[in-house]
Amino acid sequence: MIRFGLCCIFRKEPIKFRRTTAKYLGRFSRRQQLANLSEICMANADALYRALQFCRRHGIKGFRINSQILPLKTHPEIGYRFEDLPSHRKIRRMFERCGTYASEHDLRTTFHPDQFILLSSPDNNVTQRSTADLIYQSEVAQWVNADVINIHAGGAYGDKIRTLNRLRREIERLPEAVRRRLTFENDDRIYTPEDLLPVCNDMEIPLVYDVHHHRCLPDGNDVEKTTQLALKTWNREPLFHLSSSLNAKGDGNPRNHHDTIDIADFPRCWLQLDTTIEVEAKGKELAVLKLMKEVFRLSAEKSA
DNA sequence: AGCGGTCAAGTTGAT
DNA sequence: ATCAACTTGACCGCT
Repeated sequence: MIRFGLCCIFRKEPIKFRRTTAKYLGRFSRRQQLANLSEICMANADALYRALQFCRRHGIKGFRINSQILPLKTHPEIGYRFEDLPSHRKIRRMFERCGTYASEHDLRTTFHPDQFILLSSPDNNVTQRSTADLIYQSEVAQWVNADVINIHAGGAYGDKIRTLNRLRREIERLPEAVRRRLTFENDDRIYTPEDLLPVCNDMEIPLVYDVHHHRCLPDGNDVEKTTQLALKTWNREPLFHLSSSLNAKGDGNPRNHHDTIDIADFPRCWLQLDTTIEVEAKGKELAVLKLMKEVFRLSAEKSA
């Protein structure tokens, strides 16, 4: 069975994750900052629980957690230790409750740190800060039983081979809690599945295969072949990404995501897989539910 | 209450 | 050398 995953937020369902800015918090005393952050983190733990409940009710068995779930956690000025939040014990219990709920109902959760998290940068400060962020996300991942922290390989810095070697060295230095959750995803500008597979295989880091990115930045392998290669990198349930171009035939940027998934973009060779497919579409839960219906129909036709 | 400017972060590529 | 794009909604401050 395919497990479909929703990414981070909702389109219609009134479940919101809160955030704040360093600039805004900067005007308050440290005590007030921490009180404010504590409140936001608690609201986010509560929102996550409600998000998981929504997913369970609707048969959506995967949920990607926003990387700002503890806002500004590693910010150079505003960053804080979790234990410094006034309500940290309660917040932690609330996240652990999410983890229990997810396990009980077979819901899979994942993290996808954003574009600034780079293990391959030649700038040591960048990789240091990135690692700090990965550690924070792995801590929350532990509470909520998330088994994936998925990132991209980063920039080319003029030499992809040298950069990937730097990436390998950086992986070896990661704490175990990060490394056993870490995955790499092919991107739409620089690193193809073919580029990443050697690193993934050697370092035992699974490949999150994004078929839309692969269509934007091909590497000579077709979808079937790459699917098979990606599957082999997984020592747990595989995870793939699916989205549809906003401008399939227009002149806009084809890398942008559409509201929904065009069923024509769903690789037929994925139909029989026991895999999580995270649906990247602006229509969020509406798009996931629509796709689930259409894929179900497709499977029924195929077996009939 | 509603609207618009703003938001931590890095890298690439257009100008 | 500079700067927008990437992607993006939600927050805050002002009206």
